[in-house]
Amino acid sequence: MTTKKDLQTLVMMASRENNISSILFRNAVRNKVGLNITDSECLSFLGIKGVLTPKDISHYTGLTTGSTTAMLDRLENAEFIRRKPNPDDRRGALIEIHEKWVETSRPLVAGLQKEQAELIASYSDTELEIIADFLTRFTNNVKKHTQMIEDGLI
Amino acid sequence: MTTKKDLQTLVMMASRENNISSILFRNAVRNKVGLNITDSECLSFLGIKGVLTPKDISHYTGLTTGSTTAMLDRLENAEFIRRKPNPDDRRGALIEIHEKWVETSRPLVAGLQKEQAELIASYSDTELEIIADFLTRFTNNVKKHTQMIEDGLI
DNA sequence: ACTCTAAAATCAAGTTACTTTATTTTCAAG
DNA sequence: CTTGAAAATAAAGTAACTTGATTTTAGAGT
Repeated sequence: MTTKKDLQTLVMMASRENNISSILFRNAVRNKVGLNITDSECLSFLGIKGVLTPKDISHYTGLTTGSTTAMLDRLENAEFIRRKPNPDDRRGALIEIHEKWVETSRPLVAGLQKEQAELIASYSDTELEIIADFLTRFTNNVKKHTQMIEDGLI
Repeated sequence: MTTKKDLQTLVMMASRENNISSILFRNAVRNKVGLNITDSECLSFLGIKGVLTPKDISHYTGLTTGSTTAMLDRLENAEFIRRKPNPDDRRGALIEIHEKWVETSRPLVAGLQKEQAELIASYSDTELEIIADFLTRFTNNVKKHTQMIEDGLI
């Protein structure tokens, strides 16, 4: 009983440590490269979401549209992102990562990515299914509550 | 074969999504409460690490010591943190979360925390051990590479 | 005991980034 | 084909960050 409870606490704490560690890693990278925290977050979002509109980016980062424009100017100037015309809406733009950012960040992140891939490869299919299931459900809860806060339901 | 490969990719992507979702959740909370991004990060670090020195905080956030002092002034002024004398070093201080921040953030985070606890409770001991093991190893890799970057080894 | 170097935190001046408000262009509904 | 709203930008003012100097205390060497 106490064992099971401890195990549950362990997973909860491991999950929080995991999130914090990813932030600390990003901070280490950005300090090395000389990026501020929002610019770095923006590149992270683009890295996982792919192409985004400035509107999306201002939503994700919590910046105003004015700040987002200024940030995209900085990142475009550094050749870390690229503005493309949005074929579906001529008012807007589409933002994508520039190859130069991939090249700049690669030496700092490639080693970790390789080790994480090896770690994952060391688990059986059954285990991976459990892990993927857990992460997905956990993330879905987070997304749901994020939406609730944004909608003013909390 | 392709199945196993897909499963590995799925776990890698689920893990990244998990990290991003936690950032988006924090952004939603901080926008609701009116905190800027660094102040919010600082409170997150304090929440998981417990008591920290300003030196620790400037290291974790990547801020200079001057900015850290200003940030702690803001947070102390808002009664979200408390400065305590450091018994081991009279030059320094110890920073801890003020109860007011707990009260302020509780309504926004309590529901999610409850659901995550329920999610975790729905797994068997065997499954939880696999999940905890994975998260711990994954996090340790991240920590290791963070250290390597900070030490200039990358 | 007594220097002396260095570390922790703070402060002040200058720089960078963010918000607010207004403007331009385009979309989409009537 | 007008009209109200949305996407992005721009400019002015505010807030946050960096740099460099200062204060206080630790810890090492004499």
